[in-house]
Amino acid sequence: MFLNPRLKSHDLLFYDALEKRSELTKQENRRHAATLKGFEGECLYDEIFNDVGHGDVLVYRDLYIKIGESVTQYDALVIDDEGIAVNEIKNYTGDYKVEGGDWYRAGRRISEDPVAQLNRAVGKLIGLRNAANSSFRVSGKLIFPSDDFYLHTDDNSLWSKIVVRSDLRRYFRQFRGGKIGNKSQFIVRLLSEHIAENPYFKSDVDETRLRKGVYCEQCSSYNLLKTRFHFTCTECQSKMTNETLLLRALSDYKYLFYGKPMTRVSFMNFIGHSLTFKVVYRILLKHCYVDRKGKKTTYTFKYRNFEEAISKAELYFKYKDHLKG
DNA sequence: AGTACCGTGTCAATATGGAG
DNA sequence: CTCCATATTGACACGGTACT
Repeated sequence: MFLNPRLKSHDLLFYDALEKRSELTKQENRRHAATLKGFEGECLYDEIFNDVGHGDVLVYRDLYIKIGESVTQYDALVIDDEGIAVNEIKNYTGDYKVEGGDWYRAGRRISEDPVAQLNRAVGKLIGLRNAANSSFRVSGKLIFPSDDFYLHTDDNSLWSKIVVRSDLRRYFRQFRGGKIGNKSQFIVRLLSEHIAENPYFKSDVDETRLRKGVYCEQCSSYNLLKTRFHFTCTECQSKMTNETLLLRALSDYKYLFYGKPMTRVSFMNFIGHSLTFKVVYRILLKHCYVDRKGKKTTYTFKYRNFEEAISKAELYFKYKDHLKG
């Protein structure tokens, strides 16, 4: 049973927004692609786990756990009465080689050490367990969900630490018949008491490089015609409500200037004054928490991101989007 | 006190979506 | 298709706050 949803990371949402509003540098493009690939690997993991079934275990996904002064990120934690299995998901593709403990791809040493990462993640949980004077088991596996991943190694002990795609279903099936009782409840409570926010994520882009305005949901074009209630894209003829495009802009703003308070003036500037202040103001009241400070009133987007905002069932929009294609 | 914003309210007009 | 209810808009107005 999945305990929480799999969500795009802050980094991915940041690059998604930045890509829509500026030219990415080569390095940003690489970071974006790597982040997206990682997320796709996690989704693939979820998909296969769903298919095999996870009714006999509890699964946490994308968790940041604060232990002592440090925060550790976990892609997936599989919990039953036996203990916790840490699954570190690596969406590697292509030929990899491990020699003398070092990882190579296409002959080049890669920048991360998956085994060390896994050991560190497992060690942190063992520390948490010991501090709680408990006795459950903490194990760990490196999961490679891509069917295009090949590993060659001189170290046969490595295979016990990894699960490749062809073994993944069998690995998940091992969790069948697991018990979810008091011990599991204890572990979940222990973990939930230490859940933290992503402490590494900071963003503060140079405003001048950003394209101001609102853009088409369908094709990302900024060439939009304003009509009452809607914008119509001149490229793909999609028709979108003011509210949809403003929610997208609010979501972009949140991740491009993460943690920085947003004023109405700065947001109006962000969208290039493509709508009148009153329309924007009403949207802000509807979708933001308002911190009234006289002239310096700030607004905080209520939702995690755009997708969450439009999926909220309690929201009702009279006017609809008409996306083409 | 004066100024420049910012926030809030009212209300007629109307494009839209859905019902008939 | 036509018609109707109404959510949203835009104009106009007013009160409040921060700063000089």
